[in-house]
Amino acid sequence: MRRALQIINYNDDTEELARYAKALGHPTRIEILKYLENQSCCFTGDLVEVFPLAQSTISQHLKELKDAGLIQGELKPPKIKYCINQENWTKAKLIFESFFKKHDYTTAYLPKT
Amino acid sequence: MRRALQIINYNDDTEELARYAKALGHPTRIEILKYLENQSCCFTGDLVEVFPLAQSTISQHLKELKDAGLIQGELKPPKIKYCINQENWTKAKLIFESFFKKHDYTTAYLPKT
DNA sequence: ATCCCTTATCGCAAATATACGATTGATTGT
DNA sequence: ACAATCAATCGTATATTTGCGATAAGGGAT
Repeated sequence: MRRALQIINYNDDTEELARYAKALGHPTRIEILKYLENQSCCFTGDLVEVFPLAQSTISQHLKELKDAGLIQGELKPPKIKYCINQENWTKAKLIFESFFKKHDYTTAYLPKT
Repeated sequence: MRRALQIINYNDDTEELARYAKALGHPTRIEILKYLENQSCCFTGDLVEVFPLAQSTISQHLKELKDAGLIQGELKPPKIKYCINQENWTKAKLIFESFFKKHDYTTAYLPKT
């Protein structure tokens, strides 16, 4: 994405929240995660059968979820088993929680900036 | 965004979550919301002073937040007062909560599909 | 080494997103 | 009616995203 002429340095929490949110910002990726939540894990091929999308497209969405840290792949030759990345999942959960909580309890909000 | 040749109809919850997440998927918009949380409300001009971005850029981000339903504008001539849209904010909060909760309590997950 | 299965990556096209400056539009006050 | 103020929109440039088909890459089995 194009950056402002003057580079803006947001604090880490903001960047992290935006990164997770961006990864969740597509219905297909939400559905993939919901699928993973139910199955606990799955293979790329499973998703290709579930979604009317090309294999390369599914792979791309998985890559984005992986890059965001929300899922992780495990080699199970000849397939790859994808699972939710528990650690980051919890992290994301907490970041979203704290973000939304702030408005309820303003006094609990301690901004970094 | 380009759609698949075969149109995919995701369920409403998925679309809504993705819509909120997409709106949150940019650090500037996160910061705007944090600012709104602290100030409870603000004018566009306030933000233009806070962020090193052009007025048109700020306005565009506000539009996206408004389109997503997260904020609302109120005419306070000659300015426009922006506040968080309480109703949708709560809605978003709950949708995110339920999305992240699912993995903790699988049995509580009742998928529509 | 070769083949097979599975998934990732490449190359391309089209749509969206992000940013800016300039202009328009709306409203208040003179 | 006119000017001033503030925010939205337009036009433009560039970057990113989304999707596809085709190809490459990795690993096991023959």
